[in-house]
Amino acid sequence: MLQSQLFGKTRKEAPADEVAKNAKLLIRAGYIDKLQSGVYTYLPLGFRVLKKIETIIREEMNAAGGQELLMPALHPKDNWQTTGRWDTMDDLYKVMDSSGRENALGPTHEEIVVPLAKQFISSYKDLPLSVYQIQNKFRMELRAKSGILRGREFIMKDLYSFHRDEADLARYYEIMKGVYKRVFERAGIGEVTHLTFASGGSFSKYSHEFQTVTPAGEDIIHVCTKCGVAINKEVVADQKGCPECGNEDLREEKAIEVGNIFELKTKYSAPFELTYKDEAGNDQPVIMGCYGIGLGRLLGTVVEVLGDEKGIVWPEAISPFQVHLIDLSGKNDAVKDEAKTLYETLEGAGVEVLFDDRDLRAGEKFADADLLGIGLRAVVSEKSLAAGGVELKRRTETEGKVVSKEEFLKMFAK
RNA sequence: CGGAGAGUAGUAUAGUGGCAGUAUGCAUGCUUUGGGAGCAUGAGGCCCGAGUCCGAUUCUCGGCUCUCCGACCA
Repeated sequence: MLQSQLFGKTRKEAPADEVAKNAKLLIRAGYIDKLQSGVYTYLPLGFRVLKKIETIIREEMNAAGGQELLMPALHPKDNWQTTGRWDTMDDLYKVMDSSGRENALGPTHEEIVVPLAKQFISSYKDLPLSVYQIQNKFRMELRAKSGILRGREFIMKDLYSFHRDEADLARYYEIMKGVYKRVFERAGIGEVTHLTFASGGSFSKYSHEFQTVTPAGEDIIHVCTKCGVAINKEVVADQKGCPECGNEDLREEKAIEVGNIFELKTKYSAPFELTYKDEAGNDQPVIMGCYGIGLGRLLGTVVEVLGDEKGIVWPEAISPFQVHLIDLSGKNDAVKDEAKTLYETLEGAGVEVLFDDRDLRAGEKFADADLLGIGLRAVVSEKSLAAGGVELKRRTETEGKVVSKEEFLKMFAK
């Protein structure tokens, strides 16, 4: 991608009405644009990161047997009345069309996935089943805040699992714990993301959240200094010490919830009468679990956790491009040609490369590179060529080093 | 939803009851080229509605929007 052609530009100053670090940096760097409070556009750069996060999540969900589907965001009122949530869910978006028909904009999909599953689940042979989607959700937050961390429209992965009994749900629930851990590790925030005990579970008394420690967090968690498991503030009151290892030395931290897993049991299968026939031909209730990850929130959390005073710092796995190639040829056409050739070679090799071909001074290009936060920066200039090739610097390093063009290209060999 | 604050150019800001200014960004030209350079020229703006007034971007009222604090958040 030629940076001169990129839709979206960097800015020196953050908008006056944004306070959150993630929003300031992502807007300054041209990753997102705010349409209204809590509602953001993903510009090409931001969309690339989002897609990478999506891919990680998809791979992990598929590995856990999840089958991807896509349900509508526009929900008939009836479904929400069946569970009672039409009236009890305060942040449900309700819309009325010109004929007076009422719908909800989906904040979550139990009301849709359960009747759907009812069409295809009739026997114990149909279980277990796990389906998921990655889709825009709507919640009428009374107060959207913290940039993309708490929006009114946001992209979420929601997976629903269906089981014949609680034991099988418990089995799958444990699998999902591991799956979630891997997702956050791959997204680069594994070290600061803690499995957190929260209230609301049924058979095990707890549900679980995945909380990432950051000053931008809205939640307070207590992290076990021994095993790293945490408990949230609801649980602190009636739980002495770490529920996992018993250690009583807990560290209080601010954190943001990047994912949660929850045993629904029969909460939604009951109102929709989702049952299956067991081996004896008797009707049994289907036992369910649900598992969510907010993609935009995860993206914003990475910016909060890893970003520095100069800009964003992406982990390799979700960087919008693998390498930021910078042409510092100035008026030297021979050098310019070298840079361009290198860019074309990389593109030809299938490397995701952002090529800063803009006619700007070095300082501006470096400042923009730091702001964009692509993991690896590669400079081609008279200086670098004289020193042997390409000057490489990782975003997290302060000093670069020069390598030959061949060596540079070899880094991307598959 | 309660409380507080703010809406002036793409962005950030100054200012005024009577021709709205600066920086940056943008366009053009020249100079410059390893950490947000310089000169010149140019385009671009007072959230919406009502009221007061000879005259409102400015004052009053209403609305809308945004931000912060609180409450809420499967």
